[in-house]
Parts: sequence; C-alpha cells; structure tokens
Amino acid sequence: MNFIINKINKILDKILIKKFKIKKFKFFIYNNYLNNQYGDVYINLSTLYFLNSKQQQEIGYIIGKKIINKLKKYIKYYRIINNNLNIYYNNYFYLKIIKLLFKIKFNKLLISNKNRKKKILIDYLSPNSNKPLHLGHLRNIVIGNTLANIYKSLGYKVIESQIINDRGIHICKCILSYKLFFKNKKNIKIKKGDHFVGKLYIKFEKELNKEINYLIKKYNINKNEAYVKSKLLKLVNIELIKWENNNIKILSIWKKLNNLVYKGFKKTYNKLNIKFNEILYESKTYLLGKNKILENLNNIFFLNTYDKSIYYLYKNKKIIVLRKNGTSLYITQEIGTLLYRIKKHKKLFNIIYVVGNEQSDHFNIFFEIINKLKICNIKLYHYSYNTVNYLGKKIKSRRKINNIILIDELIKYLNKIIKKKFFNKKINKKKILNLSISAIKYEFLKINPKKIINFNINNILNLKGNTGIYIQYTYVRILSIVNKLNNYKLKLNNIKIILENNEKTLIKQLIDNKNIIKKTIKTNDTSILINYIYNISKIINNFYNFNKILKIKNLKIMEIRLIISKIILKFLYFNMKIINIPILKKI
RNA sequence: GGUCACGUAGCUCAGUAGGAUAGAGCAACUGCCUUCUAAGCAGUUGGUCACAGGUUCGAAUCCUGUCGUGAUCACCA
Repeated sequence: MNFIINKINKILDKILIKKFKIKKFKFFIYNNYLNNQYGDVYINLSTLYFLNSKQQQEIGYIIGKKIINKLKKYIKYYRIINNNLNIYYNNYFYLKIIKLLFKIKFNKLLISNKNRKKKILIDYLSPNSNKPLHLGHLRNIVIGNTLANIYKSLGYKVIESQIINDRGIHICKCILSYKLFFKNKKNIKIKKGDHFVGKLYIKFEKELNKEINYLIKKYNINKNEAYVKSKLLKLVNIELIKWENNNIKILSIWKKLNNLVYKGFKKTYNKLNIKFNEILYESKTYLLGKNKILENLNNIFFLNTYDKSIYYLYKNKKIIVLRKNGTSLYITQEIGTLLYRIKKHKKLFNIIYVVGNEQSDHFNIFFEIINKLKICNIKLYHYSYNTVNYLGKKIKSRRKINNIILIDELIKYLNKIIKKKFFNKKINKKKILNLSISAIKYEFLKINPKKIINFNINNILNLKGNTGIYIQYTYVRILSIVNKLNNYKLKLNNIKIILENNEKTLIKQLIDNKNIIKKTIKTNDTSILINYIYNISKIINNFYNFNKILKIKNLKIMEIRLIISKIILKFLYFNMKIINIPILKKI
C-alpha cells in the first residue's frame, strides 16, 4: 500500500544503474517509527561500502535531490545525518493515505486471486481421549488457528483438521477404571465429559501406584518386577486385546466414554471460538498405510530377516515402519492418513503440520519417505513450536496427568480475577469469558513459537500492559467515540489539516499491515503480528488521550480525527479476527 | 555421547535482510479520574546483548569454540 517506497525504489535503481553503473546493488529502505528527528524512511549510505564516505555522501545528495524532484507532491525534504539519507513525508502524503485507508476494506486487503482456488490443510491438534485439554494443547490450538485465519485472509480455502488419539492402552485404563471403580455408582454427576474421563484415568493411576508399592514391599522386588506382577496391568492388557478383537461390551463402553470426552472437548472449543472442519480418529486411521509399505517392499522399505519387521533406512538408522506382528506404527499411520487426505480433499495445495518441535525427527523421516514414494506434489511442512513448561518442567501430555493446568481451569481462574476487578460495574458472564479468552490467547501468541514458554499463572493473571485485554480496551474506547458521532456526515473532499505527530506515526504503521502479515507467515512467528498490533494500540491510546474529538471546537480537526478513528476500528477489527480475539462492543 | 533449539534490564519478551543512541510490558518510583471508558496516559530508574575468538567499513544479529538451559535419540503416539 505504501506506493512511495515503490517509487523510491525505482528511482534508486535508475540512478545507480545509469549514473554510477552499479548494477548488482539494492538499497534497503528502512521505516522509522520511533525517532522524530530522523526521516520517515531512510537509506543507509554505508551499504555502499565499496566507495569512500565522501563518495557515499555525494551519491546520497544526488539521490535525495532526485527523489525530491520526482516526488515533490509527497516529500517535504531530505537530510543526510550520520551517513543516512533521511526522507521526510509531507502532510499531503498522510492525507492521501488516510483517504486510501478510509475507503479500503481491510478484510479484502490481502486477498489475491492467485490464492483463491488453493486449498490448505492445517493439522494442528491431536489430543488423547483420556484427559481434558491442557496448556500444551493451548499453544498448539492458538498457533494453528491463527495460521488458519491468516491463510483465510489471504484468500486460501483452509481445512482445519484434528486427529484424536482414541485407541490404545490409555483409554483402556479409563474403561477398566470405569468398570471397577465407578460403574455401580448410579448417581454420578457428569458436568463435563472430558473431566470425568480424566478422573477415571487418575483413579486408575492411583490404584495402580498403590498396588505397585504394595508389591514392592511384600515381595521385596524392584519397580519393573512389580509391573510384571501387577494384576491391574494384566487386566488392562486383557481389555486392550478385547478391544482389538472387537468385543462388543468393551466397544460400547469405549464409545460411551469417548463420546463424553468429545462433548467436553467441544465445549472447550466453543469457549475458544475454534471449529475444526475435519476430525479424524486414530481408531479409523491406524490400519491405513500398511499396504503402501508392502507395495514398496525391497524398493524403499526392507525386511529384517531375523524377526520379519519392516524398516526404513534413515541416516544409517533402521526406522521400523511395520512391527514384526505386522501392525502399524505412528509413521505408518502418518503415511496412511496422508493417502486418505489426498483422496478426500482433491487438489490440496499445502499441508501444514502444527506440531511440537520434539517431533522434528519424525517429520524429517516422514517427508523423506513421502518424497521417495512419490505419492503427491503437495507441499508438506512441519510448523514446529517449542514446549510449554509449567513449574519448571515440560508438560508431558502422554503419560502423566498431574502437574498440568487444564484449559478449562485456567479460564475459570481468569474469570474469577476479572469478575473481582469489575466489582462495581455490570458485566455479564459472556463478556467475562471473552476477556479471559483474549488474555489467554494473546499470552501464547505473543511469544515466538521457537521459544520455550515458562508458564507462570501470575503473568497471565496480571491484566495490565501488553495483553489481549489492552487491545480490546483500545477498540472499545475508540468505538465509544465513533458511536457518539454515528449520525455525523463526513466529507472527504478538500481536507487540509495539519496532522499531529502521533497521527502521522499511526498512519505510517497502519500501511504496513499487509507486509507484517506476510512476514508472520514467512518467518513462522506469530509474535511479529502481535507486537505490531500492540505497538499500534499504544499509539492509538496516546491519540485517544491527547487528540480529543468530541470536545474540540474546530470542526475540520474533529472530522479528520473521526476519520482516523474509523480507520482504527477497521484495522483492529480485522486483526483481532485474525488472532481470534473476541470483539467486545462495550464493556 | 550424537542431533536440534534457545541464552538480551530484577522478571516476561521484542529487536527488520548485519547499519544511527539496543526497545516494550511487569515490578519500583513521580504526575494525571467532576475529563470521548484510568484494565488507561505521560515520565524516572534499570543493559559487559552468556563468555572467548573470527569474518566485515560496521555484529545482539553471520561463523567457530566454551559454558548454561531444554528437547530428542522406542517394534509409544
């Protein structure tokens, strides 16, 4: 949108090639948002390192003059300070941009026809069906969902996909726990299904622990030996075998418990305002992929002659892809699921796996295999993010259930805090929830996915400063002004107002929206977008405080500020939708 | 031990493609609510960018090494 930078670039190219015969050189034009002394954009002349500083300055002056000549309309003047060529926009430039921004629809800003027909599948959640969603999942959800929203805003068709791990020993533990410890209590109240099943799991683990300790004392043996002797473990394995043999009784409990969990999950998704348009279940996909491997035996995959398992050779390591008993593994399933998706969604352009960085090896192997199998031309990408630590330790979702904070619990804590803060004002439950959700999402998005999050409940409970609530608050404040002037008819022609510095800074930054979003995708870093929104919000609040609108007598100034306010609303609305932070009309 | 991340203010984090005096929030301290919504605004204090070398006109940023933290290295998913 910043047409000036394009024009400056063209001028730079011409001068360098024609006057100085420097062909393979490109200046980088920097934006300056902070320092009012320096130009709105600047070029660092030192990048012409092959010339001495006198020559650099000479070139600087020539470029400066040329730019002034060509772009008189938009540029006030240029200065060379500390070997930087600073270029200053004039008032007309800002007014022109304001007019542009006022007309433009932000949600159509990024859409290009190139992307319109392209389908992208984003696989961003794979919960186990034996426990509620927790902080570890939250990072996954928030990043995946934001990514999906960005691609949608670019015009792609996006499939948001999750695959639920609904089979295996973990769920059998819940089934057994239900049979042994809960079934006879007819008056069980189930508020939220996933929490109930989670309790079943904890109960089992507790009982197992008791038994193991008992065995260790009684027989004076070590832990591993006790595991072998454990009756509970034996029983669980029997359940698992029954499940694999399609035992009707087991299957019916299994279905019952899973459905409870899915209902619970759905409630949590609703709170977070996310929707998946593809839900896969491992019980249905775990047999896929086996045939593909057998088809390519001796060609890509090889047989272990001594035990008849099948492996793939990755960096001289044998990676087993089919067990000796012929059953599938994680990687086998991954291949199968891909085959399934290719069939189901025709013309997929791209699949993005938003999965923790601990699985980067898995994906490297997976992608290499897919490459060799020549299954498809779809671009596959592992969007990896780092772990969430709690109390100094990584949250391990697979085995342990204690030492984690559930998403629902976190929301509850926050709701309480927010309710207290609003002691005197009327505020309904839904608004409290929306505030909590925004605080939570924002907290996870604002940190670069590459970095470990050391989760501290106090950070998120402190609702000051750089938080999701701040962004919402900014929106609400501006909205209240605009609402009060709802009937005012604006005339866009012949605005001739000299803008304030904060207004200029604001406009300069607003122009960057498109680039920032593109960069967010390019670098796989949601914190870029968040920081951008936050920085602009700070300027907006400064604007709110100093550039009064309702109280100003000069109608023309009031009008231009109203226009800027409307642009701000459009901007925030658009970007809040992308990071999926709820918009509060009024607190 | 191999591989891959990360180390910036007391704490949590930004830092454009290597480029001007390294920026925010929290915490601490000053001001501002009869004010378009104070969950806000304006300001003060706070830095050997882990350490050591190298590349470069120029390094928080690139390279090498050391130290520290974490992840991973299953016929688990």
